[in-house]
Amino acid sequence: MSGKQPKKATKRPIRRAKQQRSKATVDAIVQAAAQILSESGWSALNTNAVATRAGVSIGSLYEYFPNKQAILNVIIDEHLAAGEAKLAEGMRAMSGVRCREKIVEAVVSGFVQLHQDDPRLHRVLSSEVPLSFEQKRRVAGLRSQILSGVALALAESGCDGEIKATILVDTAETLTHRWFIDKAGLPASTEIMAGELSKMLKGYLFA
Amino acid sequence: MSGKQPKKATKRPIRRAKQQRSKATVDAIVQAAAQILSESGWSALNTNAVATRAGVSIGSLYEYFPNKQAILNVIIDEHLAAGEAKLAEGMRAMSGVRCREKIVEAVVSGFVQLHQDDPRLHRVLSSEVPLSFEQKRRVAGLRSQILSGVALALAESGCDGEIKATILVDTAETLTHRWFIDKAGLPASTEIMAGELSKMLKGYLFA
Amino acid sequence: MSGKQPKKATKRPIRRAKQQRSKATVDAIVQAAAQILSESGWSALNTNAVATRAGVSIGSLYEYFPNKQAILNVIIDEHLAAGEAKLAEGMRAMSGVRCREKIVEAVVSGFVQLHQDDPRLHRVLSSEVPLSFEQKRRVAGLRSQILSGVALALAESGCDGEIKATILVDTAETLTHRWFIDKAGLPASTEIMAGELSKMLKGYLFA
Amino acid sequence: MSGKQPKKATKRPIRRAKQQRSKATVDAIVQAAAQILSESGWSALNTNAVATRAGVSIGSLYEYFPNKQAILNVIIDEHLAAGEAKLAEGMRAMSGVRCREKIVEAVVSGFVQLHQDDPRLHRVLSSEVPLSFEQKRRVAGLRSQILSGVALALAESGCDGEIKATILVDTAETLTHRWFIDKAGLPASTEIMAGELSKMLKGYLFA
DNA sequence: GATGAATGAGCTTTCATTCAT
DNA sequence: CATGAATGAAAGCTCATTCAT
Repeated sequence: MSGKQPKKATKRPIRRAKQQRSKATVDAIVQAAAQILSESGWSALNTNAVATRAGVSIGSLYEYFPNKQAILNVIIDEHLAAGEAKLAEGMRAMSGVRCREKIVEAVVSGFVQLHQDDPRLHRVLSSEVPLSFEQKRRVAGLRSQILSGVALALAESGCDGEIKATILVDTAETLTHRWFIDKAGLPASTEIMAGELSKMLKGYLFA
Repeated sequence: MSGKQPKKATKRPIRRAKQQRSKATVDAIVQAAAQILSESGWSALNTNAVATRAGVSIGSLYEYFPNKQAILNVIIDEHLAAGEAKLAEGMRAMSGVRCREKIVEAVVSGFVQLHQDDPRLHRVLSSEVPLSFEQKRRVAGLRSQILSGVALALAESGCDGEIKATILVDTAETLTHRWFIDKAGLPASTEIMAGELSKMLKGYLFA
Repeated sequence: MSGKQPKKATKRPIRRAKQQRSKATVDAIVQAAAQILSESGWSALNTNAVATRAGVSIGSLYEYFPNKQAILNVIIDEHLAAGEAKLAEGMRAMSGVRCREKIVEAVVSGFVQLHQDDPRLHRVLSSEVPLSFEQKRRVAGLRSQILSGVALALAESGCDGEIKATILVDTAETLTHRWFIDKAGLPASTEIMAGELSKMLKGYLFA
Repeated sequence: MSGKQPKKATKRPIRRAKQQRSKATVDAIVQAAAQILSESGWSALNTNAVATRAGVSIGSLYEYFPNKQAILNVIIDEHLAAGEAKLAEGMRAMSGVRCREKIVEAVVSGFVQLHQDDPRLHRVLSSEVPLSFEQKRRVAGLRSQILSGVALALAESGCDGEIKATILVDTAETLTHRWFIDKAGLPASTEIMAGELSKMLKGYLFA
């Protein structure tokens, strides 16, 4: 969303992490970056901080990643892949379902699960961090897949179906997003809130 | 959420903008900053760009603001003040209202209005820009005021009332936020979507 | 000749040196860079060294030049412009000349003058420093202009004329180049050597 | 000429390459470095690239060479030795020769041969690469040996002989150098050009 | 001996901030 | 008060060299 995108392709082929030690280093770097992102946000993410936190020299960091953005890309891509996996799973779960109420529950619980891992990281990735065009496309693709899947499952079609699916999906996504970021501000547990959310959505969809 | 907070308090007492010229300069700077923020995001906001866009020298900028954050603070504070004003107005509007449906409509239309001015700026301020502790407190305060006001208006009390108010307010806020940022992705106009949103909320609250 | 070329265009318009102080700074930077180049070669040219030698902060350097290459470009371009000017002047001097011996003398004295300023800098620029495509084209253009001018002046045409012109020009250029770089190794002054050179060329051309 | 010279003497006595394997490894490294130098120039020569191209690990490279400069030194020294050998051979060839024209031809053909192997490498070594003081001395020694040999062969002595020898040698060297680097820019084959060169030199020396 | 992961000094560049004019 | 030249800390990245395995 904000700012510069990477510029140059890898000059020398970045070392492939075949050995254990290498793998550990790569993981340490990615984890360190994810932690910094989660704890302090995008603006605090700099390669020296990542290397230090990973317990690795700056040189080693650049042994495995061609530039700062590449580290971020791994995190983003893993995050997107996890989302896509959860989505695929949720779709499968929905596919055989008659009961439309189950569908709502599946969508809500899908988004709840999506945020459960590391909501702070999720927030940073989805609002602070600049995404590449390709990454934006993947995000958009994810959303539209969910939307059409939901519309299909609801056996609704046409503009009206799209509107309902949009309401369902966007409400579930934005509310879980908000709630998991600031659980402290809630009057009840996220489980209870999710229950209310489901109730509201069912009422809207099947009135 | 993200990163560096200002470090040093004002060194020399920044001139109070009593004079016309001063006022105009300050306004030009703040507007320039807001425009850059809105158009290009937080990462593009640098003091030289602000000064240039404001038609002011960098030296003058620092004559009126002790540091970059101070400019941002004015923008944030104005934004918050505007939100608080709309809130107060909404509260007043709701206070005499019996009809609970009107309350939902008031809340939804309140958030719609809040985003109508400059949704891009709103997005940047609420997700990219690092807020100070104080500012976060104000945001939280705003939200809790709305929540309690709504709970009161709904004549609901206790935990249940809080939950309902939270659902109402958070749904209205996050959905309008999302929709105004990406109108292109919607299956219908924001007006229609807001209508659906109201319908859903009413169904939930008065079932 | 060797290596990386600049990549990105100027992001913000580099300050135009209108004021005295600015002009002095720009000059100091260019001179410092030229001195380092002349004394220690391309490999010793780094922006910190240039800034330090210029008595300027690194920030100021980047106030006036978008990147390291830009400083070099000024030096190269000035050097090429000087060469082109000398060439044009030499051409004019030759144009009315009947006496073919004068032509040889003009060419030799032209190259002598070209190297007299700063032969070490000339050497570094013509062999160590990586030139852009455009700069290489200018160099090639300079040479071919001289060649055709000389061929014309000698009233020689066809392959034979080209060969003679090439011998004349290349001998004059490479020998002056070599001699001015290492005057100490010569058995006689550069003036005397240039005289011998002229003698040899005349003998060859008018045998 | 340009920049950094090696700093530290060998720390541990580098293994004498007595063993076959060692010899092969050393050769592979030196050849790889020479290839890179020839193809891509001094700026592209880095130890990792050399090791990779030599099919050797970076660790092994440092097993056989104390530092980057040492590899370069081998290349330079071999190049100088080859030059010295050709020189010695040429001197021997000239020693019995009465005919002074043969001497010119011997010098010219000597330099032609010197450049025929790998003119690109020759160019890089003689202009881009930083030479140590010792290496510069060797280069100077080579040249003065040639000069005195030629002066002797020409049966010329005193300042005049030196001047003539200098003209002969320097012209032959710099022109062949120039022509072999950029054959494409020549109006005729290097053989023909060399013939013209000889003609010119003979005319000068025996006028 | 061989390997390649790891190191860190050093280089380029940016931008918030200061201060002489 | 206004100006804009100057500053320098800090961030991204490279590559010669070391060292644990």
